[in-house]
Amino acid sequence: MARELEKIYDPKQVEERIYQDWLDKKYFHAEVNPQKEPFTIVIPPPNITGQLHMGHALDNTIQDIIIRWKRMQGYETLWQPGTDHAAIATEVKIVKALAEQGIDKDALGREGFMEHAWKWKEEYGGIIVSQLKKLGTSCDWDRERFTLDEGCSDAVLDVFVQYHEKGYIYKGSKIINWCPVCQTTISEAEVEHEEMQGHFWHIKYPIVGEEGFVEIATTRPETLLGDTAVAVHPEDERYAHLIGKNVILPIVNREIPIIADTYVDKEFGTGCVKITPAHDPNDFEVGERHNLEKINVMHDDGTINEQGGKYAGMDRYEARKALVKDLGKNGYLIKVEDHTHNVGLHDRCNTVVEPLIKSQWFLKMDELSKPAIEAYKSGALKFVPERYGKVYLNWLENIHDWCISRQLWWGHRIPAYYCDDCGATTISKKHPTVCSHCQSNHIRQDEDSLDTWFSSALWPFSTLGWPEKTPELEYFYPTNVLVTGYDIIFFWVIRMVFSGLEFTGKLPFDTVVMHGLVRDSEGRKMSKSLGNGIDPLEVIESYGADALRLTLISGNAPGNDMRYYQERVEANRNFGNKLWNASRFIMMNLDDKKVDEPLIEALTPADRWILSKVNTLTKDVTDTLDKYDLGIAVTKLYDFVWEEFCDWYIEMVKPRLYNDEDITKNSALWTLKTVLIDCLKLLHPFMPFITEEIFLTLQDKEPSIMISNWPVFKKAWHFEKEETDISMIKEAVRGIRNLRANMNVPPSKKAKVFVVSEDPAVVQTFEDGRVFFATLGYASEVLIQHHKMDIDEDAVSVIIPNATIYMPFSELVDIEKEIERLENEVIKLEKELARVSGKLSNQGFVAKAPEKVITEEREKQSKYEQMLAQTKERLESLKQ
RNA sequence: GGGCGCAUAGCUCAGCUGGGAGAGCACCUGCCUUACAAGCAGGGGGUCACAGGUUCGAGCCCUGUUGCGCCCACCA
Repeated sequence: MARELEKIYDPKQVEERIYQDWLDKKYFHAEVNPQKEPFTIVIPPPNITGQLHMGHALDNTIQDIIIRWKRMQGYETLWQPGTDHAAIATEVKIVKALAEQGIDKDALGREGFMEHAWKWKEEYGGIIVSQLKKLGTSCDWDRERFTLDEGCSDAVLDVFVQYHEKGYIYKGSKIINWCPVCQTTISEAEVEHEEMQGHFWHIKYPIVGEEGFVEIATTRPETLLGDTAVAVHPEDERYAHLIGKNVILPIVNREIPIIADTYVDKEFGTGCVKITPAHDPNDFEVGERHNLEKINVMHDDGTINEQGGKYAGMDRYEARKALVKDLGKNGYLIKVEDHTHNVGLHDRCNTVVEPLIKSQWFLKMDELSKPAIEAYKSGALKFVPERYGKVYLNWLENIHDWCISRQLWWGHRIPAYYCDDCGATTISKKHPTVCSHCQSNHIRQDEDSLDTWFSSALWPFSTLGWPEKTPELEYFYPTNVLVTGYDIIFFWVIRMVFSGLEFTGKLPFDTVVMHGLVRDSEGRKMSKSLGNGIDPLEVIESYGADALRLTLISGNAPGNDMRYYQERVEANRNFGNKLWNASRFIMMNLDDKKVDEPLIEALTPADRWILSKVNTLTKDVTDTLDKYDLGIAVTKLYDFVWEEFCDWYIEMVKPRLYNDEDITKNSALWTLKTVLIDCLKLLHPFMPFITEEIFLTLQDKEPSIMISNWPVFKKAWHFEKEETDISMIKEAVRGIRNLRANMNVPPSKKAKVFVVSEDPAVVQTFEDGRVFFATLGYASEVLIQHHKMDIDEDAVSVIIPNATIYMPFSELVDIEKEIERLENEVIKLEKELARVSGKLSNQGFVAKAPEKVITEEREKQSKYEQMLAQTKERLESLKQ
């Protein structure tokens, strides 16, 4: 064993080889195993059109950490992977690609298009998956699924039919959100509201049969073409006399009624509202109440239709301009004001959404949302961090019916069949041959397909074989944790919850771990249009996947957005290198030697100290992971490895390693190896590659760290005395270094060190640790004694509780300066002491503070008193 | 109009159920010490946005204020 390691860790030489090895050995693969408890995560399926971005990297790093940790803890872990067909996103992309080849989508026809689409999927759909692998994700790739594959499609159809049978799915003409560019309906969740600079056009609507007019203000003048009424508030005295009369629609010259409806806000604007039932959701409601005609004035591409008279054929914004111009020319325009208002944009293409009336399929939400609300309120469904539960609840409590049909081909085609003879609709999983109503065979399938989220909603169980009762479904479902970004609660989390509850009777997961967005260094969202996105693959290329993973999960609180800084990746890369070199050092010293586990008694205080520390660390890290506080867990590991293990323990142990006569050499080697292995295991979920590489080089008992056992807290490794002893020595060493640095003593200049203490236990502690002063404190000679004899008066001193350390630097010490320094120490100590004593003499504190806190304060008090006395004594003797 | 988040060291951010302010980067000083200069040792730097309150004790809890950000909502 003990392959020689390079001086610098090079992830490029490691990652691919190790990942392939894991794949070959099927370590990611999960099987139904009644001997073990299952632990399951389903991946948020990335779009097949996607390229790996920082959001994916973050999301999947979190999942991989959790799944690797649980795997090591002995669960049968399934991380179910797959991809999403991403209806609109993909179709748009394919249409574009086809157009570049001179192929027109409509000319191809549905079947021809689908053929191309599937080819496209075969060619590009695997890219994102191969990119995910570069991150080190331990998904069970043998079980990879696709939302449009046979099984998932079967689940979708089953769900559609069942919803329909239960009366939850209906088809109806309602105002929907229409994207004129994508030419499809979109759901409310897909509309993004953005505040935009616009105008308020004030227009005269002349009253029929009398002089005068009503003043109407609108932000979308072109919708005037579809106005079928003007509304005022029923209690608005200003307009009471006009109710029932008509106005003339300017330019159009159509007579429309003035109606009264409480929808109108008397206080806002002029108190008169134009009503366009076909182009505004509120106006639609008003229209329903008053039986108004609904005049659609727009084509699906956003141009004005034949209802628009002379404006027909113009784009909606051209028509707006033209109409405003005509209004002005004819004296109808009163004024134009600047006005900022919210505009709905399609989240995919940023097109301004047009509300239109269309006959569409909807999923009724009022009943379905109830169990989903209850699941949260009862505590069965938990969010990390908790605050996102409120977002979930708020959306569910105000939910509207979900428009599920899309005018797209790339997706699950709606299983509704219309009869040309009797007009009946047949809903059926399988393509029927005849109409279920009249048995005619003149039937045709609905042209629309389903919202892509309709199939994602089933993901936790459709991927496990539902609606079949598969062993996988039985064993791995419900899943345990869902990890996703907060921006996707409405689209996905909520829909999975109610779908899971409805069809499996179980919550699809009990915990939702939310994370935020990865922003650029200036805090802006990474976006294609800004060109500020950072490619995770490039980062992996330069710094390795482990460094990227650490960067993404550390340095911010769960659920918060984070900024991406190259410097942070470098720091984390450096940590990997630190771990690498520490391991290299240990392996060099092991040098093929077999180390035996020593008896506990054979361990030195330093060994026991580090074992005790790593033992506590194990507990801390596990507890923190239990709370899904990954960032804190990794910070604890980072600090331990770098400071305690590398900067202190390894340095302390060096003299023993360099001395073959030292009978404690074996226990030093054993401790180094043991602590390192525990650290590697604890770090493995976070940094899978480097830890595996080191682990395999370090030992040959186990074939892989990723299937090794997660460390557990051991009572036998709890050494309280050694912890206090070593911390005392560390304090002394730090004091010495501090003084030397202040006095600019070069490391080459060694000094005699006297440790003086009257406490025999302390003397013993330093006796045991005497070697550390030589190696860590640059001592030429260490004299430990319980009196001050033989010490030069002009020595500098380090005062720690129970002991004073003297270093004679006769030629270097300026007595005056040393006196001044000690005087400052006295002031500092007196201040501290005053604070603690003040606290302790406070009746309220002594009476009400917990016993533990009071004891701690008392201990501090005596510590400071002692140190103060020692310092004063030293001062006195110097002043003589 | 509701809801949420954030304001802590020059920068980016941690800080668990209230008990002597932390990290990384940057900066300053000294070291190429036989694991690591992607390193080692030492150091400077913070009225924890503001104002009240609760408490023996507040960065943390409560109320209010200011600034920034996000989400939801049909005010034409």
